[in-house]
Amino acid sequence: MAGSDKIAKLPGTPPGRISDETLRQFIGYYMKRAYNVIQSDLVNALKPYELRLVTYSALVIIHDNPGLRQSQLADVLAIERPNLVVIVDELEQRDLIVRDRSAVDRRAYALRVTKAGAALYDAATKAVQDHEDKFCAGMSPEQRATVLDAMNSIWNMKTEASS
Amino acid sequence: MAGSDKIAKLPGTPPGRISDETLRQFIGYYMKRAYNVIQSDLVNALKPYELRLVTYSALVIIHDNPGLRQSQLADVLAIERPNLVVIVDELEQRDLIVRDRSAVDRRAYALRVTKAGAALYDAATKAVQDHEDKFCAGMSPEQRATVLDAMNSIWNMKTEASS
DNA sequence: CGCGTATAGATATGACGTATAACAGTTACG
DNA sequence: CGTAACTGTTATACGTCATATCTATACGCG
Repeated sequence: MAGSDKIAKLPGTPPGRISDETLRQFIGYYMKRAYNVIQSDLVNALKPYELRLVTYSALVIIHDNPGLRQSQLADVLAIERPNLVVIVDELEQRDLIVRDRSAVDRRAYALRVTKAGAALYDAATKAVQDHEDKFCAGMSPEQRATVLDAMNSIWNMKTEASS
Repeated sequence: MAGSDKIAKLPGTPPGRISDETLRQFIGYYMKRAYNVIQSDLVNALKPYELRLVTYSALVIIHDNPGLRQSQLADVLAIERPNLVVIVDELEQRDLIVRDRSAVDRRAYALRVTKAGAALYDAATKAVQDHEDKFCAGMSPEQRATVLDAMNSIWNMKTEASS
Protein backbone atom coordinates (compact mmCIF):
# COMPACT_ATOMS: atom_id res chain seq x y z
CA MET A 1 0.00 0.00 0.00
CA ALA A 2 2.92 2.30 0.58
CA GLY A 3 3.40 4.11 -2.69
CA SER A 4 6.79 5.53 -1.80
CA ASP A 5 8.92 3.06 -3.71
CA LYS A 6 12.15 4.59 -4.94
CA ILE A 7 12.41 2.31 -7.93
CA ALA A 8 13.47 4.14 -11.05
CA LYS A 9 12.78 1.34 -13.49
CA LEU A 10 10.37 -1.50 -13.91
CA PRO A 11 10.52 -4.07 -11.15
CA GLY A 12 12.10 -7.28 -12.28
CA THR A 13 14.31 -5.60 -14.81
CA PRO A 14 17.84 -6.87 -14.22
CA PRO A 15 20.62 -4.30 -14.29
CA GLY A 16 23.06 -4.86 -17.10
CA ARG A 17 26.20 -4.06 -15.22
CA ILE A 18 26.49 -4.91 -11.51
CA SER A 19 27.91 -2.25 -9.24
CA ASP A 20 29.97 -2.90 -6.12
CA GLU A 21 30.52 0.74 -5.26
CA THR A 22 29.58 0.40 -1.60
CA LEU A 23 32.15 -2.32 -1.05
CA ARG A 24 34.75 -0.36 -2.97
CA GLN A 25 35.11 2.11 -0.13
CA PHE A 26 36.59 -0.65 2.03
CA ILE A 27 40.26 -1.57 2.03
CA GLY A 28 39.32 -5.01 3.30
CA TYR A 29 37.39 -5.61 0.09
CA TYR A 30 40.41 -4.76 -2.03
CA MET A 31 42.66 -6.85 0.19
CA LYS A 32 40.46 -9.89 -0.02
CA ARG A 33 40.28 -9.73 -3.80
CA ALA A 34 44.00 -9.12 -4.19
CA TYR A 35 44.94 -11.86 -1.77
CA ASN A 36 42.71 -14.33 -3.56
CA VAL A 37 44.53 -13.61 -6.81
CA ILE A 38 47.94 -14.00 -5.20
CA GLN A 39 47.00 -17.16 -3.35
CA SER A 40 45.52 -18.79 -6.40
CA ASP A 41 48.68 -18.06 -8.38
CA LEU A 42 50.86 -19.20 -5.51
CA VAL A 43 49.09 -22.53 -5.35
CA ASN A 44 49.91 -23.05 -9.01
CA ALA A 45 53.51 -22.01 -8.45
CA LEU A 46 53.89 -24.64 -5.71
CA LYS A 47 52.03 -27.39 -7.53
CA PRO A 48 55.08 -28.66 -9.44
CA TYR A 49 56.75 -29.35 -6.09
CA GLU A 50 53.65 -31.05 -4.69
CA LEU A 51 53.53 -28.49 -1.91
CA ARG A 52 50.50 -26.71 -0.57
CA LEU A 53 50.66 -23.32 1.06
CA VAL A 54 50.84 -24.62 4.63
CA THR A 55 53.15 -27.45 3.63
CA TYR A 56 55.60 -25.00 2.10
CA SER A 57 55.35 -22.64 5.04
CA ALA A 58 56.04 -25.49 7.45
CA LEU A 59 59.06 -26.57 5.42
CA VAL A 60 60.40 -23.02 5.44
CA ILE A 61 59.98 -22.54 9.18
CA ILE A 62 61.61 -25.89 9.93
CA HIS A 63 64.45 -25.05 7.56
CA ASP A 64 65.05 -21.69 9.23
CA ASN A 65 64.65 -23.04 12.78
CA PRO A 66 66.26 -26.46 13.03
CA GLY A 67 65.36 -28.36 16.17
CA LEU A 68 62.09 -26.58 16.86
CA ARG A 69 59.15 -28.44 18.38
CA GLN A 70 55.80 -29.07 16.73
CA SER A 71 54.00 -26.80 19.15
CA GLN A 72 56.33 -23.96 18.20
CA LEU A 73 55.71 -24.64 14.55
CA ALA A 74 51.95 -24.70 15.07
CA ASP A 75 52.19 -21.41 16.90
CA VAL A 76 54.09 -19.67 14.10
CA LEU A 77 51.81 -21.07 11.40
CA ALA A 78 48.77 -20.08 13.47
CA ILE A 79 47.18 -23.51 13.19
CA GLU A 80 46.05 -25.90 15.90
CA ARG A 81 48.34 -28.67 17.04
CA PRO A 82 46.09 -31.51 15.90
CA ASN A 83 46.04 -30.16 12.38
CA LEU A 84 49.79 -29.80 12.29
CA VAL A 85 50.32 -33.49 12.92
CA VAL A 86 49.18 -34.58 9.47
CA ILE A 87 51.25 -31.85 7.85
CA VAL A 88 54.41 -32.97 9.64
CA ASP A 89 53.47 -36.55 8.85
CA GLU A 90 53.34 -35.75 5.17
CA LEU A 91 56.70 -33.96 5.16
CA GLU A 92 58.25 -36.81 7.11
CA GLN A 93 56.85 -39.51 4.84
CA ARG A 94 58.30 -37.68 1.86
CA ASP A 95 61.67 -37.66 3.63
CA LEU A 96 61.80 -33.89 3.58
CA ILE A 97 62.13 -33.60 7.35
CA VAL A 98 62.97 -35.83 10.31
CA ARG A 99 61.37 -36.10 13.74
CA ASP A 100 64.19 -36.51 16.22
CA ARG A 101 63.39 -36.88 19.87
CA SER A 102 64.28 -33.73 21.75
CA ALA A 103 67.42 -34.02 23.84
CA VAL A 104 65.96 -31.98 26.65
CA ASP A 105 62.29 -33.05 26.63
CA ARG A 106 61.33 -36.58 25.74
CA ARG A 107 57.75 -35.57 25.04
CA ALA A 108 58.75 -33.28 22.21
CA TYR A 109 60.20 -33.81 18.78
CA ALA A 110 63.05 -31.81 17.29
CA LEU A 111 62.22 -31.07 13.67
CA ARG A 112 64.92 -30.69 11.06
CA VAL A 113 64.99 -30.71 7.26
CA THR A 114 66.81 -33.45 5.39
CA LYS A 115 69.09 -32.79 2.44
CA ALA A 116 66.15 -33.48 0.15
CA GLY A 117 64.05 -31.09 2.20
CA ALA A 118 66.67 -28.38 1.94
CA ALA A 119 66.88 -28.90 -1.81
CA LEU A 120 63.12 -28.67 -2.18
CA TYR A 121 63.15 -25.59 0.03
CA ASP A 122 65.64 -23.94 -2.32
CA ALA A 123 63.73 -24.81 -5.46
CA ALA A 124 60.29 -23.92 -4.12
CA THR A 125 61.48 -20.66 -2.59
CA LYS A 126 62.94 -19.69 -5.92
CA ALA A 127 59.57 -20.39 -7.53
CA VAL A 128 57.75 -18.34 -4.92
CA GLN A 129 60.15 -15.45 -5.46
CA ASP A 130 59.43 -15.53 -9.18
CA HIS A 131 55.72 -15.66 -8.42
CA GLU A 132 56.05 -12.61 -6.19
CA ASP A 133 58.08 -10.71 -8.77
CA LYS A 134 55.16 -11.02 -11.17
CA PHE A 135 52.91 -9.06 -8.84
CA CYS A 136 55.52 -6.56 -7.70
CA ALA A 137 56.70 -5.79 -11.22
CA GLY A 138 54.34 -2.84 -11.52
CA MET A 139 55.27 -1.46 -8.12
CA SER A 140 58.04 0.96 -7.35
CA PRO A 141 60.26 0.09 -4.39
CA GLU A 142 58.68 2.93 -2.43
CA GLN A 143 55.19 1.68 -3.24
CA ARG A 144 56.13 -1.83 -2.21
CA ALA A 145 57.61 -0.57 1.04
CA THR A 146 54.48 1.44 1.78
CA VAL A 147 52.26 -1.59 1.22
CA LEU A 148 54.50 -3.74 3.38
CA ASP A 149 54.48 -1.17 6.13
CA ALA A 150 50.71 -0.85 6.05
CA MET A 151 50.21 -4.62 6.14
CA ASN A 152 52.60 -4.90 9.04
CA SER A 153 50.91 -2.17 11.02
CA ILE A 154 47.57 -3.91 10.55
CA TRP A 155 49.11 -7.16 11.72
CA ASN A 156 50.39 -5.43 14.82
CA MET A 157 46.83 -4.44 15.72
CA LYS A 158 46.02 -8.12 16.06
CA THR A 159 45.98 -8.46 19.84
CA GLU A 160 44.42 -5.11 20.61
CA ALA A 161 41.58 -5.46 18.11
CA SER A 162 40.21 -8.60 19.73
CA SER A 163 39.23 -7.60 23.22
CA MET B 1 77.76 -30.58 2.04
CA ALA B 2 78.52 -32.72 5.06
CA GLY B 3 80.44 -30.16 7.08
CA SER B 4 78.57 -27.08 5.96
CA ASP B 5 75.89 -27.17 8.61
CA LYS B 6 75.23 -23.75 10.01
CA ILE B 7 74.04 -25.15 13.31
CA ALA B 8 75.63 -23.31 16.18
CA LYS B 9 74.08 -25.37 18.93
CA LEU B 10 73.46 -28.97 19.87
CA PRO B 11 71.02 -30.87 17.72
CA GLY B 12 67.70 -31.34 19.44
CA THR B 13 68.01 -28.06 21.26
CA PRO B 14 64.90 -26.05 20.52
CA PRO B 15 65.43 -22.46 19.44
CA GLY B 16 64.01 -20.02 21.91
CA ARG B 17 62.66 -17.52 19.41
CA ILE B 18 61.28 -18.77 16.09
CA SER B 19 62.32 -16.90 12.97
CA ASP B 20 60.15 -16.38 9.90
CA GLU B 21 62.70 -14.34 8.00
CA THR B 22 62.36 -16.30 4.76
CA LEU B 23 58.62 -15.71 4.61
CA ARG B 24 59.07 -12.06 5.50
CA GLN B 25 60.48 -11.31 2.08
CA PHE B 26 57.08 -12.09 0.54
CA ILE B 27 54.29 -9.54 0.25
CA GLY B 28 51.82 -12.40 0.13
CA TYR B 29 52.88 -13.39 3.64
CA TYR B 30 52.20 -9.91 4.97
CA MET B 31 48.92 -9.74 3.09
CA LYS B 32 47.69 -13.02 4.48
CA ARG B 33 48.48 -12.03 8.03
CA ALA B 34 46.98 -8.57 7.67
CA TYR B 35 43.85 -9.85 5.99
CA ASN B 36 43.33 -12.42 8.71
CA VAL B 37 43.39 -9.66 11.31
CA ILE B 38 40.94 -7.53 9.38
CA GLN B 39 38.59 -10.39 8.64
CA SER B 40 38.53 -11.58 12.21
CA ASP B 41 37.69 -8.10 13.42
CA LEU B 42 35.11 -7.65 10.69
CA VAL B 43 33.33 -10.83 11.70
CA ASN B 44 33.01 -9.41 15.19
CA ALA B 45 31.77 -6.10 13.83
CA LEU B 46 29.01 -7.85 11.90
CA LYS B 47 28.06 -10.28 14.65
CA PRO B 48 25.62 -7.87 16.38
CA TYR B 49 23.63 -7.78 13.14
CA GLU B 50 23.74 -11.55 12.74
CA LEU B 51 25.49 -11.13 9.42
CA ARG B 52 28.42 -13.10 8.12
CA LEU B 53 30.86 -11.69 5.61
CA VAL B 54 29.18 -13.20 2.56
CA THR B 55 25.71 -12.46 3.93
CA TYR B 56 26.60 -8.80 4.35
CA SER B 57 28.24 -8.64 0.93
CA ALA B 58 25.16 -10.17 -0.66
CA LEU B 59 22.91 -7.68 1.09
CA VAL B 60 25.07 -4.81 -0.12
CA ILE B 61 25.13 -5.96 -3.73
CA ILE B 62 21.38 -6.51 -3.76
CA HIS B 63 20.86 -3.12 -2.19
CA ASP B 64 23.01 -1.40 -4.77
CA ASN B 65 21.60 -3.38 -7.71
CA PRO B 66 17.87 -3.86 -7.24
CA GLY B 67 16.35 -6.41 -9.57
CA LEU B 68 19.51 -8.40 -10.21
CA ARG B 69 19.37 -12.17 -10.67
CA GLN B 70 20.95 -14.76 -8.41
CA SER B 71 23.46 -15.78 -11.05
CA GLN B 72 24.65 -12.19 -11.32
CA LEU B 73 24.99 -12.00 -7.56
CA ALA B 74 26.93 -15.24 -7.45
CA ASP B 75 29.23 -13.93 -10.15
CA VAL B 76 30.03 -10.71 -8.28
CA LEU B 77 30.54 -12.52 -4.99
CA ALA B 78 32.72 -15.12 -6.74
CA ILE B 79 30.81 -18.03 -5.25
CA GLU B 80 29.06 -20.93 -6.95
CA ARG B 81 25.34 -20.79 -7.60
CA PRO B 82 24.45 -23.73 -5.36
CA ASN B 83 26.14 -22.06 -2.41
CA LEU B 84 24.37 -18.78 -3.07
CA VAL B 85 20.94 -20.38 -2.75
CA VAL B 86 21.20 -20.90 0.98
CA ILE B 87 22.53 -17.38 1.46
CA VAL B 88 19.61 -15.86 -0.41
CA ASP B 89 17.31 -18.23 1.47
CA GLU B 90 18.58 -16.89 4.75
CA LEU B 91 18.18 -13.25 3.76
CA GLU B 92 14.71 -13.96 2.43
CA GLN B 93 13.60 -15.82 5.56
CA ARG B 94 14.75 -12.89 7.65
CA ASP B 95 12.63 -10.61 5.43
CA LEU B 96 15.66 -8.60 4.43
CA ILE B 97 15.17 -9.23 0.72
CA VAL B 98 12.42 -10.50 -1.57
CA ARG B 99 12.57 -12.91 -4.50
CA ASP B 100 10.32 -11.52 -7.19
CA ARG B 101 9.92 -13.38 -10.42
CA SER B 102 11.73 -11.61 -13.21
CA ALA B 103 9.46 -9.79 -15.62
CA VAL B 104 11.56 -10.76 -18.61
CA ASP B 105 12.67 -14.29 -17.70
CA ARG B 106 10.40 -16.52 -15.69
CA ARG B 107 13.26 -18.80 -14.74
CA ALA B 108 15.03 -16.02 -12.88
CA TYR B 109 14.36 -14.12 -9.70
CA ALA B 110 14.63 -10.38 -9.33
CA LEU B 111 16.24 -9.67 -5.96
CA ARG B 112 15.43 -6.53 -4.01
CA VAL B 113 15.95 -5.42 -0.43
CA THR B 114 12.97 -4.78 1.82
CA LYS B 115 12.68 -1.76 4.08
CA ALA B 116 14.09 -3.87 6.89
CA GLY B 117 16.91 -4.96 4.62
CA ALA B 118 17.74 -1.39 3.71
CA ALA B 119 17.74 -0.44 7.38
CA LEU B 120 20.07 -3.29 8.25
CA TYR B 121 22.25 -2.34 5.30
CA ASP B 122 22.57 1.18 6.69
CA ALA B 123 23.39 0.06 10.20
CA ALA B 124 25.82 -2.70 9.21
CA THR B 125 27.60 -0.51 6.68
CA LYS B 126 28.10 2.11 9.36
CA ALA B 127 29.62 -0.57 11.60
CA VAL B 128 31.91 -1.75 8.84
CA GLN B 129 33.03 1.81 8.20
CA ASP B 130 33.92 2.21 11.86
CA HIS B 131 35.75 -1.10 11.73
CA GLU B 132 37.73 0.11 8.72
CA ASP B 133 38.55 3.42 10.34
CA LYS B 134 40.28 1.55 13.15
CA PHE B 135 42.77 0.06 10.73
CA CYS B 136 43.19 3.13 8.55
CA ALA B 137 43.67 5.46 11.50
CA GLY B 138 47.44 5.07 11.37
CA MET B 139 47.58 5.60 7.61
CA SER B 140 47.91 8.88 5.80
CA PRO B 141 45.52 9.44 2.89
CA GLU B 142 48.44 9.03 0.50
CA GLN B 143 49.47 5.78 2.13
CA ARG B 144 45.93 4.50 1.97
CA ALA B 145 45.66 5.44 -1.69
CA THR B 146 48.92 3.70 -2.46
CA VAL B 147 47.74 0.50 -0.77
CA LEU B 148 44.41 0.65 -2.56
CA ASP B 149 46.13 1.18 -5.88
CA ALA B 150 48.49 -1.73 -5.34
CA MET B 151 45.66 -4.06 -4.31
CA ASN B 152 43.65 -3.04 -7.31
CA SER B 153 46.53 -3.58 -9.73
CA ILE B 154 47.02 -7.07 -8.32
CA TRP B 155 43.32 -7.77 -8.75
CA ASN B 156 43.51 -6.59 -12.34
CA MET B 157 46.16 -9.19 -13.09
CA LYS B 158 43.48 -11.83 -12.66
CA THR B 159 40.81 -10.64 -15.04
CA GLU B 160 43.22 -10.25 -17.91
CA ALA B 161 43.57 -14.01 -18.14
CA SER B 162 39.88 -14.93 -18.22
CA SER B 163 38.33 -12.18 -20.33
C1' DC C 1 5.34 -26.10 -34.89
C1' DG C 2 8.60 -29.62 -32.82
C1' DC C 3 13.04 -30.79 -31.26
C1' DG C 4 17.58 -30.20 -29.22
C1' DT C 5 20.47 -27.20 -26.60
C1' DA C 6 21.41 -23.70 -23.18
C1' DT C 7 20.38 -21.26 -18.98
C1' DA C 8 18.35 -20.14 -13.91
C1' DG C 9 17.74 -21.92 -9.83
C1' DA C 10 17.57 -25.97 -6.41
C1' DT C 11 19.14 -30.27 -4.19
C1' DA C 12 22.32 -33.67 -2.69
C1' DT C 13 26.82 -34.94 -1.90
C1' DG C 14 31.82 -35.13 -1.25
C1' DA C 15 36.34 -32.83 -0.42
C1' DC C 16 38.83 -29.84 2.33
C1' DG C 17 40.27 -26.80 6.19
C1' DT C 18 39.80 -25.99 10.79
C1' DA C 19 38.33 -26.20 15.82
C1' DT C 20 37.32 -29.05 20.03
C1' DA C 21 37.50 -33.04 23.25
C1' DA C 22 39.83 -36.62 25.03
C1' DC C 23 43.82 -39.64 25.58
C1' DA C 24 48.88 -41.44 26.73
C1' DG C 25 53.43 -40.27 27.89
C1' DT C 26 56.38 -36.94 30.09
C1' DT C 27 57.74 -33.07 32.80
C1' DA C 28 57.39 -29.59 36.57
C1' DC C 29 56.50 -28.45 41.17
C1' DG C 30 54.63 -28.37 45.79
C1' DC D 1 55.27 -39.00 45.92
C1' DG D 2 51.06 -36.77 43.74
C1' DT D 3 48.86 -33.30 41.29
C1' DA D 4 48.95 -30.18 37.56
C1' DA D 5 50.68 -28.78 33.13
C1' DC D 6 52.50 -29.76 28.65
C1' DT D 7 53.67 -32.56 23.95
C1' DG D 8 52.00 -35.04 20.51
C1' DT D 9 48.13 -37.87 18.88
C1' DT D 10 43.46 -39.56 17.61
C1' DA D 11 38.72 -39.03 16.75
C1' DT D 12 35.22 -36.00 15.65
C1' DA D 13 32.24 -32.16 14.21
C1' DC D 14 31.43 -28.01 11.98
C1' DG D 15 31.72 -24.60 8.11
C1' DT D 16 33.24 -23.60 3.56
C1' DC D 17 33.31 -24.74 -1.12
C1' DA D 18 32.96 -27.41 -5.60
C1' DT D 19 30.74 -30.90 -8.48
C1' DA D 20 26.93 -33.62 -10.40
C1' DT D 21 22.29 -33.80 -11.21
C1' DC D 22 17.50 -32.33 -11.48
C1' DT D 23 13.31 -29.07 -12.89
C1' DA D 24 11.56 -25.54 -15.33
C1' DT D 25 12.04 -22.12 -18.71
C1' DA D 26 14.19 -19.82 -22.73
C1' DC D 27 16.38 -19.82 -27.16
C1' DG D 28 17.86 -21.49 -31.79
C1' DC D 29 16.91 -23.98 -35.96
C1' DG D 30 14.88 -26.92 -39.39
